[in-house]
Amino acid sequence: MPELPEVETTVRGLQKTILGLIIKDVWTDLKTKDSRKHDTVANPKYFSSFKKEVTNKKIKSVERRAKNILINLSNSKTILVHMKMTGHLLFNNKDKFVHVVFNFSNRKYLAFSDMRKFGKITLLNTKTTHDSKHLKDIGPEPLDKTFTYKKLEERLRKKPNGKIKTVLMNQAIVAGIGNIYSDEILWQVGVHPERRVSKIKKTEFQKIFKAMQKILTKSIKFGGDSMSDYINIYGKKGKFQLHHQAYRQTGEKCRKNGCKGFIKRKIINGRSAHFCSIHQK
DNA sequence: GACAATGTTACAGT
DNA sequence: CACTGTAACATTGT
Repeated sequence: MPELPEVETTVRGLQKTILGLIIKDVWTDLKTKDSRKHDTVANPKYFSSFKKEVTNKKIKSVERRAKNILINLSNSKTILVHMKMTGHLLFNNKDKFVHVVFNFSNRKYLAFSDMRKFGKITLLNTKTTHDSKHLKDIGPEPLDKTFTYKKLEERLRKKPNGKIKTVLMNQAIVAGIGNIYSDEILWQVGVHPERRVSKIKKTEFQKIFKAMQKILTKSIKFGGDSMSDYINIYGKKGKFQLHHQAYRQTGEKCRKNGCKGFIKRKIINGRSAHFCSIHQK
């Protein structure tokens, strides 16, 4: 599901619903044997200590960093949730794939649903959350006030030989962009997804910067993208998928002013890219 | 049955 | 060592 606008939509929903609530109990049915998940609630041993730490704690604040949700608790601990491909958080709401539930003292609950079970929930010290291995190597937030086109150019140029789409999706370069928004941004600015960063002009970096902010902001306004299975904490779909120009528009006529092209699909570095056959160069 | 699916990361290869 | 591309994680929908 979730790239920056979807995670932001979820975080804003949580800020309206769970602040001040006290966690009374946590439940999960996850039982992984994958050693890479040793520090997540999917590991039963980790879960029992996690449960002890969060029980009877109050929700102080909720924030977003890249595609991660950070839930800060009254005991200076932070619950980090990464929804990966198919995860979502639901408030007082259930669906078929709920694998973790936080029960609050007012009898409401927060459910983590995750069809493919790729998601990650772990506990960190609030003070060092942003220096933890999960967040320390992530690039700047594209919607941060201090983010400028110059900064974006400087970040992207760290991968001169990389294909622009791949570099845009690299979380260490810039935070929060995935397959949907990289396709939409590049369609908007007319840059081919396979163009090498070193071949991109200054004016094009400026355009990429503007399109990035415009498209991400627009999607947040529409409540995120539910082309696949994203839903917000109330179980409702976002509407940005109704405004796609490239992503999963294969075979459609290009809707750029006066462009006679059509949208093609091609696998680039293992992910499907969608772009106009003519105006993206 | 075949194929594709929003993210991340370990690993193999150069 | 640094960088790059691929496979894997688990499951569903078309």
